Amino acid sequence: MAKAGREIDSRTAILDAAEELFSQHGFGAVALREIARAADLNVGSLTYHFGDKAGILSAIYERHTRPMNARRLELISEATRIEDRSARLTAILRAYVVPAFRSSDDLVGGGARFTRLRAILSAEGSEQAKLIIADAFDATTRAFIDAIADCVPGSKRDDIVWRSQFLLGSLYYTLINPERISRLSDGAADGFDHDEAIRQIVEASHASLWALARPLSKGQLAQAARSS
Amino acid sequence: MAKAGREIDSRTAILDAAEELFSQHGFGAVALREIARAADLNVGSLTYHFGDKAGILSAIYERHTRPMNARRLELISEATRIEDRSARLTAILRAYVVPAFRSSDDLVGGGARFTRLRAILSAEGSEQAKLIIADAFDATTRAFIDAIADCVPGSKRDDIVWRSQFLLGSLYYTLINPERISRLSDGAADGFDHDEAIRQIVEASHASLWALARPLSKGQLAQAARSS
DNA sequence: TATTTTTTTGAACAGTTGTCGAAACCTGAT
DNA sequence: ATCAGGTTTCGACAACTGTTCAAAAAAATA
Repeated sequence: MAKAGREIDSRTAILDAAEELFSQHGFGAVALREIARAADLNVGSLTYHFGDKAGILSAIYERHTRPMNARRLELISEATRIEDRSARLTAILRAYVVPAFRSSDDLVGGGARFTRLRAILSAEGSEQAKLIIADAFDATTRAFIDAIADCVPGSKRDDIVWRSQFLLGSLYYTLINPERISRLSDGAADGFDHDEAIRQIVEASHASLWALARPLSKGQLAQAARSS
Repeated sequence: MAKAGREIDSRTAILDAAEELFSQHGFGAVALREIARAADLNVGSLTYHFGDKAGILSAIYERHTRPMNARRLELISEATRIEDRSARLTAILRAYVVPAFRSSDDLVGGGARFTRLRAILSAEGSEQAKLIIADAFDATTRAFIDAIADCVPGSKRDDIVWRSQFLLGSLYYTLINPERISRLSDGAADGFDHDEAIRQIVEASHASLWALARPLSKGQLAQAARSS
C-alpha cells in the first residue's frame, strides 16, 4: 500500500476531480478523460484504482455517506433532548439540513458539493448510478421522520413523509438552481448564500410541518388573517 | 407542408417518442437512434424535420410552454378574484401546480411528463439545453409571486421568492422520486398518485407561505402547541 | 399519366466513449 | 546492484455518438 507518483495521493486526487465534475455535469456527461486531465493523470490510472467508472462514484459515496449520516444522527440525538416542541423541531430540521451544506469533518467544502451531486444523480436516474445510490440515506431519513413525528403529535404519518420529502426537494432545488432565486428576487436574495439557504429551508419547513400539529380549518386561518 | 409517410404525422411521432425518452433519461443520455427506433423511423428523418438534436427539444418546449403558461395565467386570474385571503392563496397555488401535472388541452397526459422533463433538464444543466429552456416560465413565475404577495401582506418579498421556489423544488422532487415517498411511508402514501401529490404540495406550500402573513415567535408557536 | 415536391432511407463520416493489456516507470527492500 | 511491487503511461479496441448526403420512395400537383 505504498504511495508513489508525483501526487500526494492519486486516489483522492481522482476522487476530488471526479466529485467536482460529477456535481456540475452529472455522471453520464463526464468523460473519464476529463477526470484524468483534471487530476493530472492518465486515463488508465482511473480504471486501475477504481476498476470502473461506476467504481469512482462508489468511492465518492463511500467517503461521504458514513460521516454525513453519523453527523446527522448525532445532531438529531442532541435535538431530541430539547423540551419545547417547536424549538426541538427547528433543531431537528437543522440537524438534517446543515450537514448537507457544510462539510463533515476533514472534507473541506465537500458537503454542499456532495449534496449537489446527489441531487443531480437522483434526477439523472441512470441504471448504473441507481445501484450505487441505493438507499444509503434511508435509515437516517426514517430516524429523521420519527423525530419530527414526535414534535407534531396527532398528525398523520403520511403527511409528515410528504412534507419531509418536500424539504429534500427544496434542498436539492436550491443547490441546483441558486441563480433562479437571485434572479426572481431581482438580486434582493442570494441563492448562493448557504447560511441564508439553510435558514430559509429550515424556517419554511418548520412552518409546513408545524401546521400539521394543529390543523386549523381554512375558515379559521382566513379569520385569523383578517383580524391581523 | 403536406403530410406523408406511414405515420399519421411523423413530426408528432418523433416529438412524442423524444419527450417520453428525455423525461426518463434526460437530454444527453438519449441517442437519436433510440428516438428513431421508438418513433419507427430512420435517424435521418429526425435531423430532416428538426435539423438538430437540440431542435427536437426546442419543438417539445414550443408545444408545451405556451398552453401551460396560458392556463396558469388564466387560473391565477380567476383566483385573484377570491376575497378570502387564505382561500385565494390555495387557489393560486393550485393554479400553479395543477397545470404542471395535468395535460393542457389536447396533449393527453403530457403535463406531468413535460414537467418531469423540465425537472431533469434543470438538474442536467447542459449548455445546449440551457439555451432552449432559457426563461420560458419566468414571466409566469413572477405573476405567480405577485399574486402570492397579495395574499400575505406585510411579508418580505425575499421570503416569498424563497418559499415559492421551494414549491417548485417539491414539485420537481415528487415527479422525479415518487417511489421514495411510497417507500418511506411503507406503502401508506402513494407518490405516483398525482391528485394526492397536488393536494400535498398545495397544502404544504399554503402552510409555509401563510406563516409569513403572521410571523409568530417560536415561543408563541410552542405555547400554542402545548395548549393543544 | 407525368412531373415536381416532400419525405424516408441507408450508408458513411469524424469524433468520442469506457475498457483493457502490455510496456515503462518509480520506489523501497534485499 | 538487483529485485519485486505497486503505479503510471501509452496505444489500441469495439461500440456508440450527432450529423451529413445522395438516392430511393412516396405523395402531391399538374
